[in-house]
Amino acid sequence: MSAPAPQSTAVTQSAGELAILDAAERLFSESGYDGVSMRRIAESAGVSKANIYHHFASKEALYFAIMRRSAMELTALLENLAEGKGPFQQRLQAFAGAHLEHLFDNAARVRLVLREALSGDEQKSRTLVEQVLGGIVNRMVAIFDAGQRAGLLRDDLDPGLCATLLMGADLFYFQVHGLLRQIPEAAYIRQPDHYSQQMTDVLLNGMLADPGQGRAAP
Amino acid sequence: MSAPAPQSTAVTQSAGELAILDAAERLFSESGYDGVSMRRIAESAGVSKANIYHHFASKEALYFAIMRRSAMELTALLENLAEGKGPFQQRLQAFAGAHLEHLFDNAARVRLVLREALSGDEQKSRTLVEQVLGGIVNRMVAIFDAGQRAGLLRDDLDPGLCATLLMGADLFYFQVHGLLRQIPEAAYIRQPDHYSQQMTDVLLNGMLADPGQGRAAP
DNA sequence: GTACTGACCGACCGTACGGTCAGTGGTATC
DNA sequence: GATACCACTGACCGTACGGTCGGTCAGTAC
Repeated sequence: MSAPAPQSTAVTQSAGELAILDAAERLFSESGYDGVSMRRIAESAGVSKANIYHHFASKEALYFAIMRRSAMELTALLENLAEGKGPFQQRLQAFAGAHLEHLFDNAARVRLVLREALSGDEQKSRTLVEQVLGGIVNRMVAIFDAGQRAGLLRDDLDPGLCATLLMGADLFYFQVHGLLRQIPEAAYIRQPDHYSQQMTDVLLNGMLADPGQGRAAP
Repeated sequence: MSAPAPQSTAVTQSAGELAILDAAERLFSESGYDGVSMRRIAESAGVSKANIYHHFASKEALYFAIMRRSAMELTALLENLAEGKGPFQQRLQAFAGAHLEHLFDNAARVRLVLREALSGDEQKSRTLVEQVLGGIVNRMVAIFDAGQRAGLLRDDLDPGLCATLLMGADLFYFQVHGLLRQIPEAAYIRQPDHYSQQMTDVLLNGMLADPGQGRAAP
């Protein structure tokens, strides 16, 4: 399942431009827009500051370019999430697990997009939802919808709520797993797959019309 | 278990100092540390920039003072969360609902503390966990623990995980409720109490040893 | 009246910011 | 050999930053 060779939008990119994009993506995701200076990006990328302005019109343009690239690559990654075999329960469990794994594998990218999405700016969040989150939510809603029609999902639940809860549990864990380590009572939740397994267990158990058949041992 | 009256550190505060603290809390919560200048804070508070330096040694000192105040007030607020009457299920439902309500009532404060907690700095997050989150998590873990000993909670679940999931669902909703409005499939989740009710319904249904008796109608 | 305090201000400092520009060196085209 | 193009640079610009300083002024204790 190899990616279909990057050939979109950017026709050709010099080594310098790629270095700029990579450095900026990392720095912006660590410190936010205001916390990063063009000088720092230039240093980190090993190019001159003026060179950045040769490739990008402004700091804002560079930021948007990175947001676009990050969102696209994130979307592509999440589009390819495995849904697993078997019906419903295993599909969801696999989906949630793969989703969480991809979040961690692309931490810088995710943090960047997440930071922007949560900034409070309505237009920004709308764009990002359309480009990144929307597709994933749609797929999960479709899975839940099918499950409900098949009588597997409680019929008093909204598929949208179920999708939000499952995705939210993954995203929340991604955000706070560094913090959870500080809470002794939650310290045991170290490995993402442990958490993912128990979390989906609880959620599915609460959502399914006839749960209990696939409960994981602790 | 009332709080011991706020008399610590700050003996007396002039009107100007309070205006500075209030303005800074609002601005920092909106734009983050690097996104706010001392000039903007001074303007917003209606004082001179030099006056800020009369009360606070530096920008960082002002920021810490606000973090401390916000964390303290947030802790005090959350300490007083009602747990509700009746056993377990209703207590948790009331607790989660009140928790979410307090998050929204103190949005600026919560955003500020949350931003800091999720910044990735290990020491910062440890301090905040100890000062703010720790107490709440402990109370919830205690509730779940008691429920498990009484045979109400599934005995294959960790009380810490349950507490994390319930608090996480609230915090996640607080973070993304502006974003959810952009997702058509989740657009129905407008009122926090609707969400809180359905969310706790699913979670409790998934966690309880013998669920179904308190299920809310859609 | 004098001495002192603390809240407060306008003007200023050095620095780092985002951004500009004339120019350089390599390479392909004619 | 001249031309054109392109990635790239060092030096520079105006501005806004965090922070400092000398000083004003009302209140108050003696």
